[in-house]
Amino acid sequence: MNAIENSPLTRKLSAFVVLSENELAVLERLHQRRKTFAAGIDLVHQGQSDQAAYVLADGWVCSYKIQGDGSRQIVDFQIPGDFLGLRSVLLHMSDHNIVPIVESEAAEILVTDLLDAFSTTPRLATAILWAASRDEAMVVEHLVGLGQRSAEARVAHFFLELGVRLALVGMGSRAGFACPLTQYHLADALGLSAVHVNRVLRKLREEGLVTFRDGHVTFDNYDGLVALADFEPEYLNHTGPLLS
Amino acid sequence: MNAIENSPLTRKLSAFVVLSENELAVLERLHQRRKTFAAGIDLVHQGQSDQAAYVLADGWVCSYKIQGDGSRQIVDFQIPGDFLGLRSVLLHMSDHNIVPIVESEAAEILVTDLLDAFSTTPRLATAILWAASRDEAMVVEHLVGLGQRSAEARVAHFFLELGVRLALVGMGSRAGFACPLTQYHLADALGLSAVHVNRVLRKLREEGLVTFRDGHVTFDNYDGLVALADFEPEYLNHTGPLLS
DNA sequence: CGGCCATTTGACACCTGTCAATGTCTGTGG
DNA sequence: CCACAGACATTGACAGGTGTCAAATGGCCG
Repeated sequence: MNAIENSPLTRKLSAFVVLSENELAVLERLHQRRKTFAAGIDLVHQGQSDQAAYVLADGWVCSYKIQGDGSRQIVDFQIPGDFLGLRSVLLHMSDHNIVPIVESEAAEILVTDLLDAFSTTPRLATAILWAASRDEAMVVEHLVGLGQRSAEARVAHFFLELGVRLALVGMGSRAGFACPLTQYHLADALGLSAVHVNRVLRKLREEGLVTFRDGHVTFDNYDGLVALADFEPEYLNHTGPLLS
Repeated sequence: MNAIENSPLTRKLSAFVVLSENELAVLERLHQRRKTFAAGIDLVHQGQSDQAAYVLADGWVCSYKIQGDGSRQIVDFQIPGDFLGLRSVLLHMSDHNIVPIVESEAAEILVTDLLDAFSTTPRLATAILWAASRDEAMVVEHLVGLGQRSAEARVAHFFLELGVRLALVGMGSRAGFACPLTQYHLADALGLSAVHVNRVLRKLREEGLVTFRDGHVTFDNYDGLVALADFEPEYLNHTGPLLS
């Protein structure tokens, strides 16, 4: 088994479609052009035009929008195997910022390569379309959480979703996962204050549901957490699209 | 000027790209197969597979998700010229519900017709991609509002965004627009209780900013409302994508 | 050692939700 | 024509979830 077969993107896409040797080779070609990005330095910012798209190979990244009053809303986190800026590259304009949370590695994707890959390996195109649609479904679910869930349920749901996503690329399980986020990241993503996030984390810990400490999330009572969060992961596990 | 040149979809797409006679004809072909849908009866529901896509020709529709506890989050409203279920049809599975708010007319779109249109008129494909991306940007902006804005700013922002969208298809202006929504719709969309929506509406009215009454939104002080909502409509007015 | 960042905790305020009641309008049926 | 029901809008009282302010603690790194 060579390296590419273990790449996060390959693992993710393989979860819903079996990829041929040829398709794996095309994926490998997309993974050339590795670049390293330092934590905290914007990779893309609002209004920037004509930037590239990437596949995250290693690290954690988040996309966010800044309001006029300075407050920040994190729209989504990206983990290895996720695309960065795919939509922006089609529009030649980004409407949000992207910043690495820890030092990260990403492979730059040329639009021409991507379009070539699409035309030569339609099943791969379908797989990537599926991944993009899953990302959109996650944004919608995030929106639902902000609109309808209590602070406790939001935090619980957040950890559960992240856990499933990480498990898909071999970085987590029902036991837990490593997580480099700060409580401020959670606050900005979940529409809460950092102080309140801290209170909620304490409550969840004391209730024996989940522990987030020292960069590690531990599921102490997975089923209980699922019940509290009303977590229904169908939107992450579509059995796959069938474009044609 | 024939009918199709005045259709909402045509008006919307024409806002950022000039369409040729041939492209207008293709659009017209997509507009065949008109169907009428009664208010309140789900057009698509969560988990349903293999349904069609539509272009809304007349009426108001909303897409929403229902939580386990019965609460409803409206993700987006669709107005004439908007697509319904475009993503679902690619995934062959819907992860949300779609329901007409008033009796509405929509033209069913066959996937084959759409793909044909894409291959024969690439500029039209680009235009439709742009429209889809704008929809996504609106969902992100909605998410930001739920996470960061106060109840008052949310309501203000909502009316302003809707106003711009409606103006694009000739159904509104800076003076106001006709709006068949109830305060319950606003509540479910903005993550507020209906009672609180009522309080906020009263405040905005008393402050001379905006009036929502008897199915009509009136902007009493447009600039003041923009300031209150921190409304930055760039995400609605991308100068257009340039795919290739 | 001395900052700096993240976390933690307490006190307090207030925005928003919940509950309840009333008002208004429309359509329906007697 | 009137009585009634139902949907939507409005208002008040009250509770509680969450934000804000402030301070203390602890870990890490220059």
